[in-house]
Amino acid sequence: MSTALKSKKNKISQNSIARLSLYLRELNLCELEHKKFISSSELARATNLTDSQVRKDLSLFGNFGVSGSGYAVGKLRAEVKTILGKDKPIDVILVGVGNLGLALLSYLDFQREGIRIRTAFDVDERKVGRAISNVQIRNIAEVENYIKKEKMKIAILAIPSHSAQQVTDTLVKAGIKCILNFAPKVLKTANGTLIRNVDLSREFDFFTYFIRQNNNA
Amino acid sequence: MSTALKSKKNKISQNSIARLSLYLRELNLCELEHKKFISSSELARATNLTDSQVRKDLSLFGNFGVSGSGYAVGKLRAEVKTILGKDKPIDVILVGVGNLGLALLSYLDFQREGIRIRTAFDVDERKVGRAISNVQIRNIAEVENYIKKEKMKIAILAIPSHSAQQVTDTLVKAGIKCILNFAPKVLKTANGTLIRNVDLSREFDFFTYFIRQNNNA
DNA sequence: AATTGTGAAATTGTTCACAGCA
DNA sequence: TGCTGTGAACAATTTCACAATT
Repeated sequence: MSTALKSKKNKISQNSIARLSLYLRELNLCELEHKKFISSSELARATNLTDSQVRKDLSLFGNFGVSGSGYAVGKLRAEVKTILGKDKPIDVILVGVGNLGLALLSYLDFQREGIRIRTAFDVDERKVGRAISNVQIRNIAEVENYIKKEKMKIAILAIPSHSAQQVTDTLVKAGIKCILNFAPKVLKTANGTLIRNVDLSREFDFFTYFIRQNNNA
Repeated sequence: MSTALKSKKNKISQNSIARLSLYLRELNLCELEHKKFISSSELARATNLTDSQVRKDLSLFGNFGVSGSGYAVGKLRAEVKTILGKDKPIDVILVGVGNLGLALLSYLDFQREGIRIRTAFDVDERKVGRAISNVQIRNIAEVENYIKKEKMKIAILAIPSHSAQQVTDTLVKAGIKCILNFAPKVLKTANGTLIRNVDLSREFDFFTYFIRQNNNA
């Protein structure tokens, strides 16, 4: 196995994965520019991190570097892609076709990253049956069957808070393992489900706190 | 000063602020239900955290609790609102009125949270002059003057990666201190600027890694 | 009796610094 | 010589556990 985890007790954190994802983005740029090697400090500069952080992260997954030269772009890129599971397209469903859902349906970066919104669901009968950016909108009542039949594992949740928990329960029961949640609501699920929250209003709380701090400083 | 920082060397991390923001959301619900007191363990349950975490976080900012009873909802809510700077409306500008920018202009949760998009900017002449959800779209060329004149401190950046760094430089030069960045790009700024990234494609990297892990487990 | 606030302990994450390799 | 990989040092964060308080 080429991306064999080294048998040490170093823990792979979600932060390491987040950073790998940044490294991959930089490696993609290097590939475009036909750059053959990149050092940990170059990777660090591109990602606003430190060189030792880069080396630690990469060393969790293997010995990818070449002493004296750095990392071979092509090889490292392939390894990181495999680690992150980006060597194949990623199939997801979208639940909720409001303003945000609509925007996500035409979000070009998803295609670029191999993320395919296979179908969408909504409660609004006027939307059901239509297609946006070639994605069919179905009745939410069909979501459970669809997930089971198509073995979907990932869902984007872009619905109002008040129904978020109930819909989550349905999705998880049907087999969804990962949810990207846009509702401003803490979702409860059993272990074995991964939830990532995109909580736009909350982001501004950092800002207002930060600005107030600096004004009083 | 009611929210006086206690003079201890305990550090207030961005994570504490993120959690305060969750507590506030729960406190808002309590207020609606006319609940008078809430304990650290109730707050913990609502936010998927631990009771000691809740107490530690709150104790960074003051002694808000009452031994034996918990926290007075009304008082704590007011304190946390002040800490987070949510006692006044928050004025922001939007840069980039593509699909995502459009969705943000009609995102109702912003209004609910007191976040006001004061105006928007785009390069596309066909959009300039129009108004969406009562927000005027202006030519990007005017952004620097607008920021200076209106003393804007917070910007939402919803433009393509390739121009993200250049536009960021302009915004920061004009006086912007906080940027909510939707471009899949690591932005470089001098210290004193706070950048928060909403990186939608990257969220899926967690998912595919997680799914692969569980399949091999 | 119940619950806070908080030092101390445990855990997790980051940086340092350098041996070893190409 | 230049750069990786990594143990050890350091720093930050979380959890524990209990005295103090109402």
